[in-house]
Amino acid sequence: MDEKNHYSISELASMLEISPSTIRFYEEKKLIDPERTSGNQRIYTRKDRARLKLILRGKRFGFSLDEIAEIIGLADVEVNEVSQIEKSLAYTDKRIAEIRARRSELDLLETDMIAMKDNLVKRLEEISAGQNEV
Amino acid sequence: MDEKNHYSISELASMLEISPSTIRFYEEKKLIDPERTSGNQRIYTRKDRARLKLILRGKRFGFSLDEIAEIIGLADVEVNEVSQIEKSLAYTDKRIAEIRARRSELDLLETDMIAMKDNLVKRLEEISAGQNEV
DNA sequence: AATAAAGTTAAAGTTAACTTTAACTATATA
DNA sequence: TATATAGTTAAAGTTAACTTTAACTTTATT
Repeated sequence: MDEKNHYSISELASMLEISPSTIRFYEEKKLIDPERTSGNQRIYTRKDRARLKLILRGKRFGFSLDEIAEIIGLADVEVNEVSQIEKSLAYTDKRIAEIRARRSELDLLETDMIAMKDNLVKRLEEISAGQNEV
Repeated sequence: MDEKNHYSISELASMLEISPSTIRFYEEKKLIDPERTSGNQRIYTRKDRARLKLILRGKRFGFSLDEIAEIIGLADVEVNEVSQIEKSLAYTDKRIAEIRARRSELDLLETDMIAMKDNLVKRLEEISAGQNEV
């Protein structure tokens, strides 16, 4: 039970290796909504930090901020309308399926990279073989 | 042994669900370099198509075109200098490690999405339970 | 209490990745 | 062979995702 529970914008920024203005930009885009101190400065909770990590993770997988906003929005649904929740549920299912598809794509990408590597290794071997023939 | 071996720009574009101008743009960025007909029109081989697929795949994983160019460049290295090949080899290893890191990130993303889903399911259950109490 | 460091907003600026446009050429079809 | 369809280049335009700037306020340090 160590670790802080609240962070200033620059603390959080350096933890996540992004700039404070990026964090403000995400707020402008409604991806986060931190509390404020009496003096109007932003305070971030662990939950805010988790959300930012999710945003950055989504980005690393090529999702746009708009898509990420949609995904995150699911956690925020205040609505208690069954139809709305069911709609969100269908959406999460679609996204989960997408993530699984990404995993097989990642396999393909890895295969391509390994093929490139093998190619380079082979080339090295050929060179040293040629060397011997001289 | 069916399937075509050569494609026009619009054929390839529709196969990959991108626009011809995107393909031309990638050429301008030196990511591909197709042959030309006598009348100067571009002809794409299966190899070109594979390369384009790799580009699109890289993009889906959040790589920039510059990074993709670097990765693709490895396949193009004409150089037979051992030191250069060794450098490229180190680079592929780094990228392969990165891909493996991405896989664990993908797991985290999936976990997050599943948590959201469970949350929605729970919410639905609460509503129908509440319903019964009325 | 003074001053430096960090935070605030609004607006303008930047860059990557395309897309559109315009003016022209090549190829396929009636 | 005419004409529609597809392709070509160069240049300008667009959008998402930030970054920078400027003028000001709050908080921390001496």
